[in-house]
Amino acid sequence: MKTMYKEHTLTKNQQIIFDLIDKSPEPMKAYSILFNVQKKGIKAPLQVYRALDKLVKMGKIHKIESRNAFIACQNSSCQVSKATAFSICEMCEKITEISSSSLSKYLANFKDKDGMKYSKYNLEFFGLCKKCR
Amino acid sequence: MKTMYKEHTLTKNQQIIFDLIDKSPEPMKAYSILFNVQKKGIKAPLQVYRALDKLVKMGKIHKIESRNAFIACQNSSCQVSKATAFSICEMCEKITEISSSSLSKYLANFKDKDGMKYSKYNLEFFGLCKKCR
DNA sequence: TACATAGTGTTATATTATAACAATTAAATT
DNA sequence: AATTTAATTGTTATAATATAACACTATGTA
Ligand SMILES: [Zn+2]
Ligand SMILES: [Zn+2]
Ligand SMILES: [Zn+2]
Ligand SMILES: [Zn+2]
Repeated sequence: MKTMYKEHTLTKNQQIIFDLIDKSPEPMKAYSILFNVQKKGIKAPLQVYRALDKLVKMGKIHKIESRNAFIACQNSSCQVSKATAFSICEMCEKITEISSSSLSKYLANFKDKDGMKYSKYNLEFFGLCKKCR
Repeated sequence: MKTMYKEHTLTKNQQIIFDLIDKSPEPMKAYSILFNVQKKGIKAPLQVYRALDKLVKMGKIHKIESRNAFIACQNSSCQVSKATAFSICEMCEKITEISSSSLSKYLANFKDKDGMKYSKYNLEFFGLCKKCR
């Protein structure tokens, strides 16, 4: 019989930081997060980075690697937290999570020349968004 | 009549830094590059970062965003310097540039839900390499 | 030559991220 | 409930990554 484990309930710091990122219209950087949560008692970078690490692992947020910024998952707690795709506007920096089953299928099934498959990936598309075209 | 512009000849600093990265068996980080070229007279981080910027723009090297590291283009001066794909071993950190025309075609033709196409992208696959499986 | 563009050298500083340690809280096992 | 195990927190210090600003030099173009 399988042991039951607790659901992923967020801890205090995790919840504070997730809420902030989740209601932000754009990805947030770690030190901007820090500045915004200082009034809630989170005073040190490490407290922020630790919460970010966990939230990323849970798939609640994703890191935009090319921007060192964090965005809440747009796919209602991404089942595919390990398989992320974003579009990034190079003009206004608008960043959107892409949710395309054909894309995720293609990438999950992609084999390199050694026949190797990868279930985990991060894809960042760059271009101009609708507004900026 | 079209004016002739000079070919992309590398400058002294660019050449020194490209040579170092090109002969490295693994991606190099900026400060490791700095350390290695100090005997050649390149003394400051900015000299390294400026050369890296230009080399990236030329497509001679690529940045592995999730690792903050730089690797020489494996595709004999990537025509597709704006469309890069890598596999990253999470055990030994072996990083390989993927050269797959079907992948690049698929991604270049991918349309998001607004019908938007992106000719520029960066894709990083994560998994275990042959050795580490 | 004159002008424009790109590259250099330098110092200082900004931004992003982790190490190390002690203490506390929450969860799982007995 | 008591034990013990794992996860989280708070804190200070420091490491690693990257850019600003300025004066100067080299190169390409007209
Ligand atoms: Zn997601
Ligand atoms: Zn835009
Ligand atoms: Zn390449
Ligand atoms: Zn490996």
